[in-house]
Amino acid sequence: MNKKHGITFETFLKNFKLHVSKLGFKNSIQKDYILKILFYCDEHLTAEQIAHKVKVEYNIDVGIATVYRTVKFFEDLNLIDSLDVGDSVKRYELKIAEHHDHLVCTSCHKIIEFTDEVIEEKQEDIAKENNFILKDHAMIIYGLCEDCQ
Amino acid sequence: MNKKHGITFETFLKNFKLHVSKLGFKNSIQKDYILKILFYCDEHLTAEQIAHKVKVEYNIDVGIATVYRTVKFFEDLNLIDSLDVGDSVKRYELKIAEHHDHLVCTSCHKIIEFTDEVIEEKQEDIAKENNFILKDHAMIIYGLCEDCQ
DNA sequence: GTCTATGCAAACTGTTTGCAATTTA
DNA sequence: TAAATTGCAAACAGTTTGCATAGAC
Repeated sequence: MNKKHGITFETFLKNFKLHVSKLGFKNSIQKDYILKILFYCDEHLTAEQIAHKVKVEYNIDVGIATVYRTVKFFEDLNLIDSLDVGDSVKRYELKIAEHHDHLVCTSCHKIIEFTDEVIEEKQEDIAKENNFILKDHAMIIYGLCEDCQ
Repeated sequence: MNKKHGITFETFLKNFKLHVSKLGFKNSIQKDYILKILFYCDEHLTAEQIAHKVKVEYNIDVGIATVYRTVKFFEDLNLIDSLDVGDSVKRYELKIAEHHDHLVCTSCHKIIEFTDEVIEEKQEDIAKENNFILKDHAMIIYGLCEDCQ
């Protein structure tokens, strides 16, 4: 069984489709395959990359406008996160893994994920101190990776 | 004396102009006034906002291309930081204050700055653990501010 | 059959670039 | 006067939108 994130894609897709129906929207193979790419991909993909991968890996044509619309649709459903690493291109990733932050190499643009309990807790404190209701956060550390030093 | 950041703008400008000369570049009133706007402004300004403020507050016309070029020039000099809060518009701010992070209201887009020692330290650790040479970081906490809850 | 989703191309936004004219040193 | 800077307009990249067609329910 091709499990990831502790669930098979088939199960995940079934739940997703049901959810879409219940909300009164319609399913499509485009949505399915964009979701599939995001499910199996470990990287943070741009809209162009998603369209390209759907074509190359599953031989399905998806217009770039559809990718943007679908990605926004997923975002509204709170299914994905979008991330701007500083180069003004949005990258997307599924939210089913646990929350993590990013370490970005300013030379080769490699992205490494990390989680830190202390930072997670501190954020709660900071939000509280400023009377904010915490919704989300993004932390990006910029540096030079081993290979680029 | 109109001091800010523990220094008058006149002194700051004089140092800046000297630095520019020493590097072999040329000074201009455009650079001066863009710097002045950034010096006195507490917010994080977009290129358009900078051009607008230079016009309104000092009645100096600056082409938008010049703002972008100047802002990049300042960035190369390590004088300013650029920040993308998630809406794909770059905002700029002078770096003379101590490093800080941002708390952004997802409803009214208010930006609150904060500093946290624990987080600063933790970042060093994380960079080290991943064999990164830390260069910079950006942390944005998203939430709902008091007024928008 | 109705209503949503898609694909295309055109529009749009923020940013960059080429070039001639201007300003600085 | 030589070199950097400016302003304009055109170019550009990523993203969004209008509209006619195709597909889902």
